[in-house]
Amino acid sequence: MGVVESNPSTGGFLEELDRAERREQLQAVSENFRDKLRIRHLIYHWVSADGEQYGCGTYDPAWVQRYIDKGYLRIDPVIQGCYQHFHPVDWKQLDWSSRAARAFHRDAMAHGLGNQGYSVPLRGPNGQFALFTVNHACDDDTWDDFTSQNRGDLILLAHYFNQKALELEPGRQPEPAQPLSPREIEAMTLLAVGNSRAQVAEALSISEHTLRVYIESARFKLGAMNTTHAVARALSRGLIVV
Amino acid sequence: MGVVESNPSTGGFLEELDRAERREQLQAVSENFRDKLRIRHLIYHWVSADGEQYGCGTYDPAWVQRYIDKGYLRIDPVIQGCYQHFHPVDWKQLDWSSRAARAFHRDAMAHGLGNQGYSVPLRGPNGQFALFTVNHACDDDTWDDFTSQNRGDLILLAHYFNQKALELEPGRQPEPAQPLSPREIEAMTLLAVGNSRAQVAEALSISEHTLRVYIESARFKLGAMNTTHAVARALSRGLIVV
DNA sequence: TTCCCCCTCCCCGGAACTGGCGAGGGCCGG
DNA sequence: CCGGCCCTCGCCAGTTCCGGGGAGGGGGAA
Repeated sequence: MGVVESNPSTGGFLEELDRAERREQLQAVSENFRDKLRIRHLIYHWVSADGEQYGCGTYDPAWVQRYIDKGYLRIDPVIQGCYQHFHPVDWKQLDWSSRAARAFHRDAMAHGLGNQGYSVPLRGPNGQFALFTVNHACDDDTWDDFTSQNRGDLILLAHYFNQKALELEPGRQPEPAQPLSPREIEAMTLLAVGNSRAQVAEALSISEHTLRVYIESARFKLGAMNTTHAVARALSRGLIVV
Repeated sequence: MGVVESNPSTGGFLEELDRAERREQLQAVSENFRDKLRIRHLIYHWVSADGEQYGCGTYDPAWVQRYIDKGYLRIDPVIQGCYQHFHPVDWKQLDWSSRAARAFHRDAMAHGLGNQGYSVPLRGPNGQFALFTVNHACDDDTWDDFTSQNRGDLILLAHYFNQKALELEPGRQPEPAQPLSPREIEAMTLLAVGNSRAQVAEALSISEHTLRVYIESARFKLGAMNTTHAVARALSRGLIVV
């Protein structure tokens, strides 16, 4: 419990101080677990392109900065791989064949990462997506033993970190996920799968003008600049599914 | 491993048979765990509005059918509550104040559910959302003891069920995602966050015509009908991150 | 009951997007 | 070394989308 738990919405000085303190605690926890598990690295971080980054772990800060600066988020095969899976992913299973991926891999090795990795995908409300990763340098068999023996603990550890992080960064979305109306959801979904406005209107058996009202309404609720933006937000917040 | 593991893409008779068999196994597993935990019910089910329902557990089939028929999916406070949380939710914490919710609660009690419940939200790729729930009839203190002692196991159990269910219903296997070029990724990302073509072109310091080539190329690679469709596909395949 | 949201329909002008045509240089793997 | 992919730029015409109005009926919540 924080010292200013009573009023989480002020965003004031004390709260910021408290948050910084709790961040440091979480950082210490990650180092602690790394040592207990006897691995080289242990990391938790959100996956999101916009500024609101958050992460903690034992990576070299220089590597973290480099990762951000060079936009490795868009190249890292771990991200893409985990995005398509529910269960944890061993880095060996991923596709490292592309040129950019190999260059990224070399760079990561050069910054102190081990050759073995195991990442747990985490998904939260509003389309939040995060990764919990353990990293080490060893041969394949040793690593496979480690991951299969600690799989359950790693999942629970991932949950622990994600929960702490969510508590730390409470209102990541200024708009508290205003729900879309059924019609709006239908409209956005049909747009997301490639229909034009005219097609959507026909599919919903409404006039194109009415459809436009839905799109505009959804765009407003989602704080989106245009239709593409609105569909992207609806998708990434889990409001629609394709 | 199933009897027709060798060819998962046929969708043929044998595979269907195998799947039915594995479903029954999972059903048996849920009854087994219910007895081990000494609780009244244990249930896993997807939450999705469209027809593709799936679930297994120990509820009375009559209650399940009633739940579907009466559209309780839309008023069940458990659904609403879990949608907004990452961590497991005790039913006591939920908002049962609306009239519809109270009627639902009475109906559930009448169909053999206990007064206590604890639900673990589960999120998978492509916006999949599922719940793993344990239910029992006892007083609050007993239930709180139970949940706090078994929290970790329940989370892992939830993961187990979700993973089995995902294996059972492979759904639409994402087509081998043809990779986008770095420039295409940048373009799609900037479009996804609300920039117009002109803005994207300026941000990338290229002419708008060049940008159009990227968009068209990405659209082609993704098999998309238009820009919105392309952005949606890139998002749901994890090729870009917003 | 009253208010608010949801659903439905309509006009218009300007801005943005789409499709099809063309061009050239650079870098990599076979 | 050649083919293929990536990056860059250009024009034109047609289609679609956007933003700003207005208007009415129905249903659920306070």
